[in-house]
Amino acid sequence: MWLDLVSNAMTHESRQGGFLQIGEAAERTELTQRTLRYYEEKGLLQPPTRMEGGFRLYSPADLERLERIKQFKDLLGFSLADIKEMLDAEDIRLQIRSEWRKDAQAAEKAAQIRVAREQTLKQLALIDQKMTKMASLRDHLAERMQKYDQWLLQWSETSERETSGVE
Amino acid sequence: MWLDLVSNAMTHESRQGGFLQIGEAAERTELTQRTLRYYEEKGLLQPPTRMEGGFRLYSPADLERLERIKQFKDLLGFSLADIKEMLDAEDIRLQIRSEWRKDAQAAEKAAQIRVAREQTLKQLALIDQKMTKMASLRDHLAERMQKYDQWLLQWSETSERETSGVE
DNA sequence: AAGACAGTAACGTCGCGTGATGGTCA
DNA sequence: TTGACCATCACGCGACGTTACTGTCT
Repeated sequence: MWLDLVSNAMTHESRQGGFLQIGEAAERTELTQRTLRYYEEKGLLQPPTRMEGGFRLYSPADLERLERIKQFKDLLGFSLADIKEMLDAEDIRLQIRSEWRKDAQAAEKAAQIRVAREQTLKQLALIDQKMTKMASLRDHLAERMQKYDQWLLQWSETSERETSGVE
Repeated sequence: MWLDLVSNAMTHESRQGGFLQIGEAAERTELTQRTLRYYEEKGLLQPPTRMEGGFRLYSPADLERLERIKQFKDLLGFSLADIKEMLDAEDIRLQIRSEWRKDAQAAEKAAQIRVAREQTLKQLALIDQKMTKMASLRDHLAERMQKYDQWLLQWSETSERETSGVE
């Protein structure tokens, strides 16, 4: 169903510098249109710009943000509320970069960076934790695979002896 | 019929043979009572035995099954429907082990083992896929950590020069 | 003008959480 | 009898899926 791969490498980007309507945006992010609207409704995405008729236009930045959301949700199983928190913290980071040196209160911003740093550290710890658990589950399954193979091998030997050449 | 198994003999039934009431079972599996009942309702667990009064009694095997369910759900984010499928396939495996050699149709069972083997292979592939994605996310975050540290380092240097000793 | 694509409700589903109300066990 | 524990409804919520109907774009 969704395996349908679009061979058209040069899909027409809705006119302006990489801005996409909701349909194409949904395809590229592998989310549904409903999901995009829902994320907007929940504040995970700031409302995208619109065409005169009301159609949403998603910027490349929006698409990147959606990819980040997907990663955190699918890989780590975070709730949308959690993700919103984290992204909001990141937005602060971007604000910092743009206003950097325009404002005298650099110290305050360094403090915010430390907050973001702490967030990232926690995320890293969480990932490492998950990865070790997954690795152990992997080992477990691999062991079972071996047993399957042993059983099948044994059976093929005995059945060969018993039926000796008969199919 | 089955109810009489544990009920009349002694006062500490829930300890006998490792059978637990829903409360203790929930604690040990770190799931809620609601969740246990829900899994039963959805067929992920065969209905546990009950005491005369209707209280559920969970066997050690039930607890193991619940642990497996948790792993697949939390680590891999499978839906309960997916997990049910997989566990049903595993049940076939256990049936095979118990009836092994009692039945003449060994060939049929070898075929079922191959099915189980295929399932396990798919699970392994899925895990590997997830783990590589998580690893790349990890790298991404680690890089960002470095940037944070660089910024903080730079800032501490400049602010030292500017404020030169003032606190 | 037509068909693809978009918009907004609004109800359905899944995986439970959270009472409400009442029976069971030590 | 008294709590602690359990049973069964039954409604609620988050994160969407799924119509249903209308408006917009090319």
